[in-house]
Amino acid sequence: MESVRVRFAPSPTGMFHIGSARTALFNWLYARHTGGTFILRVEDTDASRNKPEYIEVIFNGLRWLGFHWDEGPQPGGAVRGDRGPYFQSQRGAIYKRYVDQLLSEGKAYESDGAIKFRTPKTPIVVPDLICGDIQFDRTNEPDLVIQRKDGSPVFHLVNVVDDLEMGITHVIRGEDHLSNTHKHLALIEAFGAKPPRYAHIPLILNPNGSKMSKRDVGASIEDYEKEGYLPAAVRNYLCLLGWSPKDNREILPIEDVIALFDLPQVNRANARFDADKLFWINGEYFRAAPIESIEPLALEILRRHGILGEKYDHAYFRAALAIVKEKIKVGRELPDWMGHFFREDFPFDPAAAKKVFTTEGLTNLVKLHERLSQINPKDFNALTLETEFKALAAATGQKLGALIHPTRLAVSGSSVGPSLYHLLEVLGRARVLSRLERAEKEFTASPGT
RNA sequence: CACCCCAUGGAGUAGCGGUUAGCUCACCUCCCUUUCACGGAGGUAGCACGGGUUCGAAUCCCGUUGGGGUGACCA
Repeated sequence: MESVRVRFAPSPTGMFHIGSARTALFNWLYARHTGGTFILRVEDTDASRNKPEYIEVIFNGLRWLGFHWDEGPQPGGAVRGDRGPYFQSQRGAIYKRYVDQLLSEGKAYESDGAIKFRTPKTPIVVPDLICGDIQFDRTNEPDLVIQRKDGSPVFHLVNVVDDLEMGITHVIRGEDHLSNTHKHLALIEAFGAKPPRYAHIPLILNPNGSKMSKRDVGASIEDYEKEGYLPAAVRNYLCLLGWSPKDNREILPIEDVIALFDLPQVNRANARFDADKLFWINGEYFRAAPIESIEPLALEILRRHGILGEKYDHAYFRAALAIVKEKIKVGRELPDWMGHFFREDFPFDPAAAKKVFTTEGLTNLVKLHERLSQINPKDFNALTLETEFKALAAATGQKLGALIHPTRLAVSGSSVGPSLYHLLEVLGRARVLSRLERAEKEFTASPGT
């Protein structure tokens, strides 16, 4: 039994599209499921559109998503595998050999400086592992240009030649290639070679059903990294677009996907991109993630927003992140939720101030200030604080909320946030007292403004 | 225009001839609760349409409609 060899063959055009990522994912899953080889091949034949630095985008995207490739170019210029070169721009001699073969056998001819392949005009069946057997008529199929006037080979030719040369056993690609596959089969037959198996996966569409292009929101993988999504969450979401574990699970470890994944079970209908669901899945991963695993991501985002500099209180940052991460779903929410931890001049939410910094609210702040200042700094923890709050509420005959809401706003500027007692504990006695004082001063003169 | 693919609530899906059509997101209500989030209990909402086949169809066949793809000296 021959071992599976699959490839991901992107063009370096400047971004890593979510559809490409899903194609890469399914290839990678199939390779891992079968114990086969996952190959990266760079289709950079269109010199006008491809730039060398764009290759880094592909490397980074694959690396971020955790799709390690067994063969192909590596970052830094190294190469793995003995079927290279893996850049089509470096395989000109190989393509020429195949074109010459077709020419010498009369299966191709010159026309206006270009070289055209004589396509068969008889019906053909394209067998597909996902779509089934598909018939194509081909009666009016025009001959196919395989080499341009300038001597460069076109996609259909290089794609087929490389799959043959690299021993690809399964071509797993987007359904947009399904209608072109009969051309590939014709070329392979002309070369007298054995075709790989094909599996065309459904496309990812916009929420409105249109084709997802580069400019559409959510199309770029780099954006997810920037916005603080977790790669495992994005990967998990992508698995669910066109594939299902069939046991009602939504969140599942990639190992389970690898074990369950197979081509015949891939869906045939296009799927629409749903940012809400990705958001939810990310929240599941975010909350379950160990604090250390999201620290770098959080640090990067907070620094990008100018909230943290090179130097910062590591323990304080970590403690703050720990209570915040329970409440949010994606890294991009971090600046809003954590900004106040690192500056004393944070603004107060005006609407919330109007509502809770009333005369009564401010009076409570004063009482609280007095009470909390009695606590020994080393006892300033969530448990003690809860006791104090409850004691004051009981003593003044108020509901706990009457104390909690003004306090939260006073120490964080916001009406939403982590568990208040834990928030106060993380801030520490000194910060809490000074923040209470600041709110008292700023609002006592004109309550509720 | 031609050819190809597809069609379960708003979105992703389970279902593969007999189910009160299941699950997740989103939305709504309630509970929990210091806010938010989580968690819990409910709710709104679906087999595109029309013909067949069959005792019986979301499941099989045909047509229609709708959506997507391909038809490049782009990939």
